[in-house]
Amino acid sequence: MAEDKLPTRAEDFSEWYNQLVVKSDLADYAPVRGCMVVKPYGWALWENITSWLDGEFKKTGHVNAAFPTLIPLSFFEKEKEHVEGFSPQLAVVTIGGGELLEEKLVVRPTSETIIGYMYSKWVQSWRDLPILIVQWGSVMRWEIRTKLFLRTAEFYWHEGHTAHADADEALEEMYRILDIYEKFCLEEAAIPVFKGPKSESERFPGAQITTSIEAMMWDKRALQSGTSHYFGTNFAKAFDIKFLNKKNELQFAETTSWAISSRIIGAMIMVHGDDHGLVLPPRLAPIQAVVVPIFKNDDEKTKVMEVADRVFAELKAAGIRIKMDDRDNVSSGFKFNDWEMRGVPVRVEIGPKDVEKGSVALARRDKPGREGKTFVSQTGLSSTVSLLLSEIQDSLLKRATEYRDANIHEPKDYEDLKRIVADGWAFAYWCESLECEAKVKEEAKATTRNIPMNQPDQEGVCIVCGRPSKRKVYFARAY
RNA sequence: CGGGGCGUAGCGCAGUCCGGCUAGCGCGCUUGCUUUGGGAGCAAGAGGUCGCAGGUUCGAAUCCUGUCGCCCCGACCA
Repeated sequence: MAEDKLPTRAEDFSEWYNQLVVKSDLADYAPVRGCMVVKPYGWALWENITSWLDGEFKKTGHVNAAFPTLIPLSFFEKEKEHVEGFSPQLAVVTIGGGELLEEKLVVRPTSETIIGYMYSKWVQSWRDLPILIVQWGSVMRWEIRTKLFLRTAEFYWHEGHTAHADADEALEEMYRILDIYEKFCLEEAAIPVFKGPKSESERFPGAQITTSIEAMMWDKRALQSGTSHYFGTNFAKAFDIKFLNKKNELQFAETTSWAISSRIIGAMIMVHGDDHGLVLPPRLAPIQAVVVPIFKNDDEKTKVMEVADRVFAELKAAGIRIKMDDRDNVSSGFKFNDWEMRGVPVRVEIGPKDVEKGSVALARRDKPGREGKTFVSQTGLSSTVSLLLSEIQDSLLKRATEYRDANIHEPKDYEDLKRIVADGWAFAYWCESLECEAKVKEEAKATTRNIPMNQPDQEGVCIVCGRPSKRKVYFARAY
């Protein structure tokens, strides 16, 4: 329950986040260190996210399937970079049914290996391709420093795994998914993102190309919010995914994988949230509007509830996800704060004065306090609220985009870059060498985020070493 | 691996040094009455093997021994 005030974001952003996740009723700490319990309110939000993504994947020809949680440890040793990348983070099962296992089993940290193994059995001919499978589930990585939604030992996601007959088709798939992710962030989550390839050192273990979408949080740190990888034939060779092509030649398949996780909820919290609590984008909010009836006695209650019930039914019939807050053990003031903490986009307040005037008070969550409160007619309320919801959706994206853009700067020189990334993002030419990237990481604690796509033809010099460069990259401190 | 801290009600804590009456406090919870347009008040209640095991003692949350778990700092690793 939202009994206490949050620390402000400016006071302690990290503590603000930790308390908000619990107080907004999204999640709770589990008895196992680093694990979280996603509560019904948080899961409802996740379901809205997953059902939109699931719809897009199906529209583009993908199908869902389920692979096992347990993977033979030996599978991880088949791809060199993959095992190096993941072995420190593996949870390993060594005992089953009271007996020591002959082959240790890993609780999946990601499923390329077991899916690759299965694909090798399923793919014989060019006619078997492409395979476009998505798995929805959870994975486990033994993280040292955890934070609810952002980095937990177990987290929820979808992982797409596709196999194709040639590189062009696999690359096209990687970018197709990246576009879906971008569309999701912009249109659903109201989070502006940059999409593009990651640097070599920031690639997924085993990938030839890793692309990402990158978002700026309120504290100006970057959060990788989704990834789409092209493996070339790396995993096909490790797992022997081969087929006979149209020319009757044996050939390795080209594979991809991609994911958005429950971490995206952390992104929404840190992009839109304010000092009063969560601010959810209307398109994903489990509750889009809440009705709060206000009365002093039974006589008023009867009159107010009559209107409140009618309003509730009307909004519900209009397809708005609506909740009636008829709790009688807490005050109206408590309810206002409570729903603000939970990020509900619109609050409909109905009191005795409204019953008289035929009005209701509408409070929009993105503008807290008096500024966001208006009195409107009960007549045509469902369309008023629908309009307001879409206005809030647009305004959240606009606000987040302006904030982000105001905090990205183009450094004049290397010293300038160091200054900028201390409190913002730097956008600069980079020669794409590992040395220059490592230098920035060491000296400025900032990593390259990605090289945004669709850059114009241009010539410049690397911000670090001064060598000629054609593409700019974002540098930022990241989560 | 080294150093430090903490385990007492759902949550946050006091009490432990210096053993002693029925183990307290705040929040939350239950019930009732009054309240409700920006985080209500009063009253009466419920809730505890004091992390676990053993020991000392007439008597242990408190002293001793062992043990488990968690947190912080450093080192190591990336």
